[in-house]
Amino acid sequence: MDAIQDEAVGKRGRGLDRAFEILDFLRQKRQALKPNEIAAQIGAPRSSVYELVNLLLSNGILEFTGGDGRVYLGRKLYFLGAAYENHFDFTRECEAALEQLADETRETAQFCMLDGNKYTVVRMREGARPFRISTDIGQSVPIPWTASGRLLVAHLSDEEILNFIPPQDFRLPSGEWLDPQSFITEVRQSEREGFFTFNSIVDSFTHCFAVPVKDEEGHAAATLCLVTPRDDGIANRDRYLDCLKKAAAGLDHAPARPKRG
Amino acid sequence: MDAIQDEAVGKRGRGLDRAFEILDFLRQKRQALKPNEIAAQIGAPRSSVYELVNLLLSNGILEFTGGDGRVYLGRKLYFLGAAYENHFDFTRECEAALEQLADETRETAQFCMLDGNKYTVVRMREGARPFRISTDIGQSVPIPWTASGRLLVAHLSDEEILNFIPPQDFRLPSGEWLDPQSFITEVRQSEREGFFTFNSIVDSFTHCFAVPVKDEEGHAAATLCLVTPRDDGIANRDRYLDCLKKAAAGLDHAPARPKRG
DNA sequence: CCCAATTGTCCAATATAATGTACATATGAT
DNA sequence: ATCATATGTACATTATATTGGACAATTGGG
Repeated sequence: MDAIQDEAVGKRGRGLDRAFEILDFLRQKRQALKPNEIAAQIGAPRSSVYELVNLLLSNGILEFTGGDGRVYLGRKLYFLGAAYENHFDFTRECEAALEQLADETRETAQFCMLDGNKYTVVRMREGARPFRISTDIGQSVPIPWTASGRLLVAHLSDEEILNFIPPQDFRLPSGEWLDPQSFITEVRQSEREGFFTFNSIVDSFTHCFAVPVKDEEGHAAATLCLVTPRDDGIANRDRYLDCLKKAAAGLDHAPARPKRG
Repeated sequence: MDAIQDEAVGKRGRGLDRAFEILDFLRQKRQALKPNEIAAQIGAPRSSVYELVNLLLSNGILEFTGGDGRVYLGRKLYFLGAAYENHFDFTRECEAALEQLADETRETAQFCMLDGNKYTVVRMREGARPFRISTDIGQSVPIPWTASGRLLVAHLSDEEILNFIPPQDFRLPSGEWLDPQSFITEVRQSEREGFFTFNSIVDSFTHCFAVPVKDEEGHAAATLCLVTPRDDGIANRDRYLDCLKKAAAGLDHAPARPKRG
């Protein structure tokens, strides 16, 4: 692995940052872990992790679950997340849009956003086909791997994009490298056209459609996507794009609009 | 000992605790605030709050919103909360139960839990009546003020209950004091009967129904409630209780059951 | 039985984070 | 113009949080 030595040795981590590193790690793993395991896997001092885990437990940010002293994300985080969701009131409209898409296309429909400098699926409706294509919700995925990724960085300048996306994220699961300049070209193309579609570059059997959901500044605050079998996607391309654009139009400006003025 | 000393002067706050104090405060306020305002209102040093706010901003835990440098809970919290919700997969069933209750009763239906030592409404469906009764979601309310509160502490011993609930929470909005022993009696009664109903003690026109949603240890992990006009509630008491019990039965064991073993 | 790995607790040392204070800027009232 | 208030930044000081390492307790081989 080419994980560059982050810091000169001897430097101390900041408690707060480490705490959120722990939370993010648990989210990634999607399972309860022992403090010891956490320490080992994120490469932090054991004593620090124990200290932080205990602090977070007493705040309700973490909870014991799964037995053997394993901990996972806690109820307090759920409450805080619900408050965010409530403030930027997009959930209701979002679910409705996914519902509509699922009805009209029978394909897997997703609502996606950036999580820091990664792409993540926030909500999903699985398709009604015999063989469903689905993704894990909440997993962090390199931006260049996804159709939505093009749209989500389109408001940045070329230089900002390259600074924003970690260089190693241009390495595809196959091991091949995606040329950053080609990626930028696709970003600009998606910006002009108002959508992006392609045969997925992370597998060999899906076709992906993505359209932006705009905030009031005109940036892509999120995307709506369809993930389809390749032949279906290509056969229904125009209709699917229409469905997506229609659904996204209903969401535009919603994600960033506070509920009460 | 009754929580007096806590802070001998000159004691420093811990960054992590202060950080979550800020987050909780923003959740309570339900609006974006300037760092300066936060510092003033939670009584923390301005420089510390600025430092922490900047750290939290750079982690995506807070976000600029509302202009003028105001900050509010950030997207990262939403993701973490979604991971919790996904792990303890109760949301789907919960929404379905509320839907069902709303259909059957036309009254306001709520899903409630403890947030630390307070009561909070997690999800709600407003009733279909001309005059709707509703509550703010996510607000922290003293446990003794609510019907659900009786059920949510029923797994504790008398002594544990009195230690758990802050003494001042027995003071009702009217200024009257609720006798802790009467409260305990009602807790034990609710435990025996498997529900609690009363004319709300925080207003003069509602009747409240609450039934427990049990986790696998048999404790009330949450409650389902109906909030109704007094005459409706009393007239339909038996039917409403049946609806609640039926809905809760469908949820039992769900809240604490991880999705994947 | 012995050894190694895993897990958790405890504690002293010191790098640094939290804080008080001073400073800079803008706004609005008088 | 002057003063008061609100807001954000910069920095030195020192109380303390982070950390390495010692010390159990437990487990599972071999």
